[in-house]
Amino acid sequence: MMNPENRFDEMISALKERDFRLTPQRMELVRMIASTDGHPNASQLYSKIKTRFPTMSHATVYKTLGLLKELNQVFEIDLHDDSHYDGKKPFSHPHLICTRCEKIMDGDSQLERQMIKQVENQSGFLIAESKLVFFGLCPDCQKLCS
Amino acid sequence: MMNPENRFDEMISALKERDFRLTPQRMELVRMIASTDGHPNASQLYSKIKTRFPTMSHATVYKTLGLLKELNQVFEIDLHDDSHYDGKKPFSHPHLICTRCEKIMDGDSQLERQMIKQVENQSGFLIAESKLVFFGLCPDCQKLCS
DNA sequence: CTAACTGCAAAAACTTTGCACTTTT
DNA sequence: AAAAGTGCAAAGTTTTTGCAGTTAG
Repeated sequence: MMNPENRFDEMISALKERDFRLTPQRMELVRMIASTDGHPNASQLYSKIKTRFPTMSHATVYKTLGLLKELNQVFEIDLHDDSHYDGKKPFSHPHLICTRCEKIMDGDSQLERQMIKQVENQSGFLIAESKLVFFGLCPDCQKLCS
Repeated sequence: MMNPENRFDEMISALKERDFRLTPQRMELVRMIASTDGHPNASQLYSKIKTRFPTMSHATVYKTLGLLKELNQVFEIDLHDDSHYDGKKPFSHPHLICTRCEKIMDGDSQLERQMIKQVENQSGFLIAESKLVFFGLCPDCQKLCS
């Protein structure tokens, strides 16, 4: 796992490289998703940033997230009307969501690659993208429920 | 693969068994998803049924689909603001979506079971549900694009 | 200085809900 | 007859867009 500073620098570089401007709002959002261990959604990011930038708008959050996604610097976990974002591992990988404590965990991306290969072999499709989400009980919540 | 008549009967039985009423609207929707080979979404079902039942409403389509989902008679392919429904194989299985012709195909449910086992072993999660969607080019569209 | 960006408010798109009317059982 | 279901229209949610004002480079 890459540390927050490197991830931050990497994302900033990606923006610079394509001549996107480094506005304070963008940098703050980038800082946030580079340092958060969780998988925040747009409104969580909006609320957090708003304490420091009271004029921050939803529009800017969405536009910035869209931009970072296009630059492959963020991976979108597309949950029916509530997307969460992974800025630590900006490549496609499975996610596991605990239905009790709501925690979102990263799955193994190698497993995803294996699965894609098998799907391709079985179907003849040429897979370009995938969305793999598993719902269940995390180890902690299993103990509490047993 | 089960034939349409059996699937229809099965769904109707599931409704009867739980004392849900067999209204003409429900029966028509059930007939539709039992006989369609594709994976229609709510508005496609709505439009088709409306030709036969001019008063058919979105509300009834959504309520009926929700009901069938709860009875495990339909599997929802949850695509960001546009769910499609699989009434032929009402259990969890992967779906492959062609990004060129928009066709939705069924993946192998055994592969899904394998993947769930591996995810459980690696993570300690106890998986109850999963949503696996793959995007890419179907065999037909690959030929056209080569 | 100027092209790019922000942020407000309004629009969009899908889905849900309240409620009066209708229908199944 | 009573409980359940329908359907209209309004509301709800998340995300997008138009545009005037602002700012990074």
